[in-house]
Amino acid sequence: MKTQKYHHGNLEAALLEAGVREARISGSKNLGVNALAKEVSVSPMAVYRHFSSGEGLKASISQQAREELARRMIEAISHETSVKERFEATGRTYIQFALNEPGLFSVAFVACEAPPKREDSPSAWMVFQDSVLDLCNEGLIQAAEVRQVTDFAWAAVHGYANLAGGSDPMRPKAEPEIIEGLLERIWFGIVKESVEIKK
Amino acid sequence: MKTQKYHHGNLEAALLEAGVREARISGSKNLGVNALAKEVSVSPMAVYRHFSSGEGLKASISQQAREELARRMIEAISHETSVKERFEATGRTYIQFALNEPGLFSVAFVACEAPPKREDSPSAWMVFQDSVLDLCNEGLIQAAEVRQVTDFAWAAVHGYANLAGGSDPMRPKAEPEIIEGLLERIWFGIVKESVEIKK
DNA sequence: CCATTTATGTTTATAGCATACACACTATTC
DNA sequence: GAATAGTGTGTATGCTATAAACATAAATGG
Repeated sequence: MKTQKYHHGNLEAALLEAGVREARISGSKNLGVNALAKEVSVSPMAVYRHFSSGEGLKASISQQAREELARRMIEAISHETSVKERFEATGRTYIQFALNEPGLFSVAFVACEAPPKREDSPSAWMVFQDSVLDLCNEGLIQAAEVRQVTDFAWAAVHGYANLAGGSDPMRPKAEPEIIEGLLERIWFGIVKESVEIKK
Repeated sequence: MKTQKYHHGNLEAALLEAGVREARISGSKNLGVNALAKEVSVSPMAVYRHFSSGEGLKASISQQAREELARRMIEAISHETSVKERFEATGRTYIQFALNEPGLFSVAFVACEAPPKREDSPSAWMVFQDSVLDLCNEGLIQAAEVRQVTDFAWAAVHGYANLAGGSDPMRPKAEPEIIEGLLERIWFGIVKESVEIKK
């Protein structure tokens, strides 16, 4: 029985796991090299065998958080059928992630410098854009509008998530009907031209 | 001619000035106690006579940045006449502040813990809400909608400003017509009910 | 006008952080 | 089995924030 070969065998995964656990609890506060090294019972310098710097470690944890969000969004749209419902589910999930996992959310978006773009990993933005492309396929918006619509809706959802999940006394209330109202307003901002034609 | 009575006489203002200057150049990177103390040619410990901690200093610089934004918004609406134009001018100014002063903007919103709420100081949120109240006074929206509309528009503008001013490769393009498109979509999200009635 | 008090700044010391360098041990591979 | 690559430890350095003691300038009050 080997107690621990080379400690865990792969520190990298252990550090990321510990980092995500800490982020969930207290955001980016305890994601330093020393703190995480101690968390997995290893000397601080061991971290540098797997990450080029403390910033690099934080960036990878941030990436983990972003992938977690993307996974939840993918999960959420899998339960919806209509393109509008699927679109709204992405936004709703994004906002709920910010509210239910404020630590992870802040690490995912505010506390990182340069995310280490990996093409194969799930990306919330891609999921979101796909749902906009579906709107286009259904003829609800025009192909030329896709980018504009994505930017607009993403901005509104991201902004709301940031504000509602923050600590500002003037932050929007995070009640379900408020969120649904927001999604409805976003919807009107998206289909505005069809509304204009109808009137 | 007194060279420097007690150094500058009031360090607090000098530190805030230096902090805002640094924030403009490089965001929250060089806002540490030591760096700013050196910037104004004073020993690090002198800072603590005016701010309870390094975080407190950063929070005050952040407040300065927010006031600067509020001032620009107030300036901008003073040139507009119609309520719609005034409303849109607040959003446009907010976004342009994020694009033209990325360092100040990030310090204003992402890099602070607990802003030291001062009621008398100009607040971007108040300016924004006032412009929404004007929409209400003109009958463009209903009184019961004010909060919802403020939250929605603020979220969209804040989110767009954050994203466009950030470094994400998927960030929205910051071209004038894109921004105007965004403001137009926000407008449709705001007046949605009147549009519905019309059709 | 001098003396006491208050405001402001300096020096020194401590503790925590990231991280470079040298060493040690383990696993792999030839 | 020995060379080598991969992983982890220990120690040292320089940075940061900030506490404690001290120093001096300004204000105040007899």
